[in-house]
Amino acid sequence: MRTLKYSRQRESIKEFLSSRTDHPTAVTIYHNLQKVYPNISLGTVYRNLSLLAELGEINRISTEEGGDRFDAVTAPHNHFYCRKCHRLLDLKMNDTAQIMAEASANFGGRIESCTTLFRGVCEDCLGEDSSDVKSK
Amino acid sequence: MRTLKYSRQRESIKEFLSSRTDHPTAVTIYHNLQKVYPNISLGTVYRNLSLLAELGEINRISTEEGGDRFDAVTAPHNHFYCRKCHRLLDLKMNDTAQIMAEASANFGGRIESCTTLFRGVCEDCLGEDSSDVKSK
DNA sequence: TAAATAAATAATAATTGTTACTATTATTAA
DNA sequence: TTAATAATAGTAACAATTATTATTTATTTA
Repeated sequence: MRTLKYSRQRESIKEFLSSRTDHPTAVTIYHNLQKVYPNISLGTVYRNLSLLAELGEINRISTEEGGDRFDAVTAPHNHFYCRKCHRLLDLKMNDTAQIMAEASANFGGRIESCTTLFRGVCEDCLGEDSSDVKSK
Repeated sequence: MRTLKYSRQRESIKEFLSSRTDHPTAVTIYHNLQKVYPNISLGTVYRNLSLLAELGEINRISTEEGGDRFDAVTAPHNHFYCRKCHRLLDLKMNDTAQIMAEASANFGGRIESCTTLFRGVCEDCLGEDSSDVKSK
């Protein structure tokens, strides 16, 4: 069995993620850590992000465009993806704990976190009816 | 403004997706359409999948590994991603409609579909405690 | 119905996000 | 403090996706 050894880079990645409420990409994390470790490697960032995600210490969020995003595990949260402008917005819900409970009822595994991805057209894009593609 | 023109390839992609209950990748769709159009291009599949997703006729599902997956828009459904074995399992829930309603309450845009991604450790992996990585 | 227009295609090249490799450095256990 | 081994930086390789281009096909207009 492989045992973990301490690495200050890995600690910094965790620490950086905990300080952010958004969902940075690996490259964003890389750029920020370069301020502390000028010659840190992007591979190191990717390797540690995967490792931390596997350990359940952070979440990996796959988005519909661009690269994966990461955050420190906190509360379940929800996203709205607009199929027009491709933005990923946060979406507040009152009753998220209930979703977890509901899901656990029919499931043998351990549910640790959840993210609901809503899809559709955002408020801004509903306003403009100038679509770039028109279906007849 | 760009107007759509009919394409039999695009129709077939939609039709194929409607016939499946799983979530095929672009490459799977490509291989299946090759039976009908022996020299269809993978680029054509990707282009039409993106277009159909933009029109809201199909869903693009980003997974934590491998490529994106697609399905015809039907009912909301839910996935469980195991951080040990990396499988993407389907997860049945009784009360999905309520999630949509709850979310719409605080949101100005139009919600068309949703997928909840649960994360954790699946039943099989909970059984084995032989983790490949051990944290101290 | 035929010619003009413009979108869609197949084939291929290029790009992007991520992982694998290798020689060196850092951490830990004895 | 030395031996064992994990982690690193730097770089090459990889897979999924997108862009490019010349050609074909669908639609519009005469």
